[in-house]
Amino acid sequence: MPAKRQNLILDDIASELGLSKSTVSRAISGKGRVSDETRQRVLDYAETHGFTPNSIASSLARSRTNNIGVVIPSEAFSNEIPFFQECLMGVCEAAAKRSYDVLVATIAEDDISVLKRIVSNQKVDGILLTRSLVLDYPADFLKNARVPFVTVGSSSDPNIVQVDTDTRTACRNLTRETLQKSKTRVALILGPVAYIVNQDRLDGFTSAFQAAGKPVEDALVIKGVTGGKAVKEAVMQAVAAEADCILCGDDFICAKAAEQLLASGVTGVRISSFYNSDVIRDYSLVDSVVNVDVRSYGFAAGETLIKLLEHEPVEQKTYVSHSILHYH
Amino acid sequence: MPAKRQNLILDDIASELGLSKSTVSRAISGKGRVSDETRQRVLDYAETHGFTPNSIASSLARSRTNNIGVVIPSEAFSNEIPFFQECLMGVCEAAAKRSYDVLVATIAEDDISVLKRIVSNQKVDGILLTRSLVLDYPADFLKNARVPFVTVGSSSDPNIVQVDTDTRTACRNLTRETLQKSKTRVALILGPVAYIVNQDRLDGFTSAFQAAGKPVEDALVIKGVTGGKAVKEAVMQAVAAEADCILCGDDFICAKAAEQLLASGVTGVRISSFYNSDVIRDYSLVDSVVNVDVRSYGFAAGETLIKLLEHEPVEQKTYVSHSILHYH
DNA sequence: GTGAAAGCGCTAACAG
DNA sequence: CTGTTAGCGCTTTCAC
Repeated sequence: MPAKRQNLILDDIASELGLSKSTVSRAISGKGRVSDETRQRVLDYAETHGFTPNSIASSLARSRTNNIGVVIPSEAFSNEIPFFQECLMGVCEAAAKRSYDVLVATIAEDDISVLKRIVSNQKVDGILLTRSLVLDYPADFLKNARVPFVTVGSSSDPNIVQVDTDTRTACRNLTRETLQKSKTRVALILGPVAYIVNQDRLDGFTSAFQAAGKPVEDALVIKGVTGGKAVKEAVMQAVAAEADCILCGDDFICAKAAEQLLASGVTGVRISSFYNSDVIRDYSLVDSVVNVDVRSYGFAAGETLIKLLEHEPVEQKTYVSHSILHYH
Repeated sequence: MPAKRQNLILDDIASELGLSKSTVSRAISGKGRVSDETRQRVLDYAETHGFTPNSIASSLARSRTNNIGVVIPSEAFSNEIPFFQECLMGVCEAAAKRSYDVLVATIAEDDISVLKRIVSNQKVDGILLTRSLVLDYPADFLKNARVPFVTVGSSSDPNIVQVDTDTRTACRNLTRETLQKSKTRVALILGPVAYIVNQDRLDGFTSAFQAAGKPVEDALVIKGVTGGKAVKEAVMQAVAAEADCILCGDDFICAKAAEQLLASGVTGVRISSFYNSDVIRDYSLVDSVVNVDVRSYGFAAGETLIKLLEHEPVEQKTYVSHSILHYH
């Protein structure tokens, strides 16, 4: 005996209950008016017989999938890995909460074919772009394809809905605390200011000095530093300028700076970092770091995207909270 | 002027080319007979006008989604994180290669509601279960729901299609190498033998001894060790039995063992581990570890699942390769 | 080799 | 409040 049809469908319930398909549909989806009694009958039947609507059919009829796509760089460097995974978990949490599912799309720097496929196949209602060094290419593509999307991290394009840490405030706070610890000569080593995030860091740094009524010394602010070698040179420059504390723009700079201080035998100089990560953890020279709960970061991003999809109001830019961790 | 319809559909092409919808469908899907000339005309038109078939509609008609689901524990301890992420990347790669997409389903130990939802909503054609401490619950559910699935890692159920490292061989090789390094008194510290993976480790260990013609000393094989405290006791027991080398069943045991040796000031005892991970990396006492390329592990699992879905023959158990890393 | 027609299972006007 | 009627866009018999 061939199994006829595994799953119950609306028609089955309808004929079983002497109703029309549409009434059953309304009762189950909760949209449209149905008498309380009828609704209850349908719900009871569905419950006891384990009916679940076929989401594919529903998708086709409504032109909505209830899926969101998360774009992740496929060659995430190993010390970036925790970020994307934690972020993804947060997104999943947000999605589950509103009955969405999460599709992952990995992209290589020069290959967004997977992203293109899920978009042109209409497998998702919207996309989450996780921080990537090359945000622009995918973002442009999505804008062009008119697919709703949200970025995790900042974008220079003010029209893009984005979720980010309040880098400026975080850096201001860490700088303020540092100044309060009676550090008199605080240096900053920063990556390229072409990146928005570095501009924000610099802003925060500067404004903390202003608030404290202290001048920023040019010799102590070293910008545009990229690569381990440059960091080490910057460290020696800061030391030469008699810094007693070095603030680092990110975790890489921080790790390299600590390495250099240890290697060169310089003492009396402490370090803090504007971005936390595992690469830092080992160094005894590090005082404080800006720390972000990446999981709730992802959660916020997921929530924002879903709101966008459901036409609920969203901020053009959502800030997620940070904390400052003190190691010593 | 309201945008009529964004995307081209089969009907558009059909009427444009003076064909029927079904012919166009056949030409594009490649299934069914179409004259070469017609096929080419259709393909050309589709190409130049950027037609992509609506996958939802196709899914509804074929009852296949071309999605696979990957189940990941939502509370993955931080040192497990790289595993799942790397594995997921591998799966994505395999999926992309065959035009599948990947849906992630996070589950908590006691809550598989997300998994249940994607299954009952028929959002995926099959499921990949990534190694988890509580594999049985989801696996039972999937068997019951008659959803095709593959596990990453071993299962005690021989009917389940699984992809795994060849633990036995790996451990045998590492043990053999260790014995060859003129270690005379090699100890083993192992977790609970209730886990298949630990049985395999023990097997590999034992068979290397047999091959070398050496007897295994009972005092040097410590099984059923769980928790940091037990590991440390086991280490002292091995030291008391005059071990000059300790093989550890997994990364946790390895890390704790190294800690204990350092703390207790014991010298002359080296360590190797049957499983590699980041938690180990720091210790100077560690000689060699079994290492698995987790990404290709995920790739193999993804490939196996897709083959299963496409009714291609698959091994009931696929082994992925390992290597042995020498730190010192 | 091609076309007509009947679905896949659900949703959404539109009547009543 | 409920039923009828068209679809959503693609696949797939079944004829011709």
